[in-house]
Amino acid sequence: MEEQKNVRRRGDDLLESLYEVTMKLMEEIKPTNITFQQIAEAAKTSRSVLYRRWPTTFDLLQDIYTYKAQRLFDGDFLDEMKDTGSLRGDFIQFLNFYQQMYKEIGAEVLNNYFYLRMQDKENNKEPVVHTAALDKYIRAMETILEKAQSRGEEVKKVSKATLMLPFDMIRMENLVRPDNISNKRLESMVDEVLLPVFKV
Amino acid sequence: MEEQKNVRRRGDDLLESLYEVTMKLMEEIKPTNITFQQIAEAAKTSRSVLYRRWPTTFDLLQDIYTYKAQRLFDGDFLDEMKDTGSLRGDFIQFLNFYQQMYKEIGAEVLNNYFYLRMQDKENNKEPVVHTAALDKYIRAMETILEKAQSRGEEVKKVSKATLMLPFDMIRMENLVRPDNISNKRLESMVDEVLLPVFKV
DNA sequence: TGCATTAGGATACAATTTGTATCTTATTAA
DNA sequence: TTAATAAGATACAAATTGTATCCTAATGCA
Repeated sequence: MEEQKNVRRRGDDLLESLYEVTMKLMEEIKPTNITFQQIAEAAKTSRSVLYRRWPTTFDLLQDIYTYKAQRLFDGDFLDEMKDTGSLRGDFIQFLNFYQQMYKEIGAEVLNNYFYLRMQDKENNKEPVVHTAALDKYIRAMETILEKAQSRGEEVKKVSKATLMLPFDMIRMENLVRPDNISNKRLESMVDEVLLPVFKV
Repeated sequence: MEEQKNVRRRGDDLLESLYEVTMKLMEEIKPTNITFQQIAEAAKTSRSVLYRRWPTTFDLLQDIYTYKAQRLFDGDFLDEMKDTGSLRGDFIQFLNFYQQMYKEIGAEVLNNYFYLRMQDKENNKEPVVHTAALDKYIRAMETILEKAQSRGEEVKKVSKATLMLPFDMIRMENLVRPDNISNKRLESMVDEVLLPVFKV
């Protein structure tokens, strides 16, 4: 017997509320063990609402993290990049932007997003968010390297996979050593890795 | 009404069977949606057996992937490393070993392992596997670099975090671009990244 | 303003799953 | 050989699932 549910919301309001409630529930209950029943109760809505949208909790989780990641990548933080006058400075700024991005939405969101995407590879859902973010990233990297060139700092020609190195490194740090990302660490990533790799 | 279950196994036999069955089930059913009922039936055993060991499916999954990762890192593949005569050759051999490791057990195992560890960070379980593997790795890297030194190939002094780069890169490749790891890619990782980073 | 459409919410129901408890019995170790 | 151990069967109430049907508030369009 489901009690009176009095809040009545529609569309995005409802959706965001469901996302929030689910995220909050996951602070106590592990994603593997969460149920639609619990979510419906906590969100003060009916299970029908959930089943109309998602066949299983897994699909709900996928949507949650895709939504969060989308908002993240849609941000225009890269537009705010300035020419710092040196490749080193540009790299540090670049890493700082991405690190900021991880901090704002939380490393867990991004890590979960990437993980759930991977679990679903057989379904081959369109990785819209992912590719959009990658395009943005690649363009930013190319700009940085071109500016260095025109500034007189000679730059190496690298493969596309290697061009992903800064992005990969930030991701790895947030996945494996999330508590350990200081400004000093970002600088050492630039001085010990990025500059030797990209600068002649 | 549970039907007659005739297979009777104990200890590790039983445990490994449960792991295998669960892994196999997960090829069809997402980890979030799997049930003890299904596992017990597929494994031809009783739910009691499962509940005695794990309170929830999440805990079972954690044990599965920890076990798999453990077996992986326990391997003595690093002992088989030869002196190839050059830092470049040693790096390529080194990456090849780790890549082999990922292939044998499957990249998904390690990815799941890291994911479940992340989800459990508040519990702060001892990351036994992780640190043991790291020690092994660090020692191998130091050996490689020392050999290069004594060979006359000058080597840079880097931070401990940067010393993780080869390991991180293999992990990242398997996480993000698992279908794309050719010998050629491994060589480009050495030529475009590792040598510029570690060699003077 | 009024009316049709849309979508949230309540309820019901059978089937499945959960968590726990109790009992039997094959296997192990002493 | 016997006692301890652990696997397996069964039962049961509570919770969850998946689906279907009905009601009604909000929306949009004429």
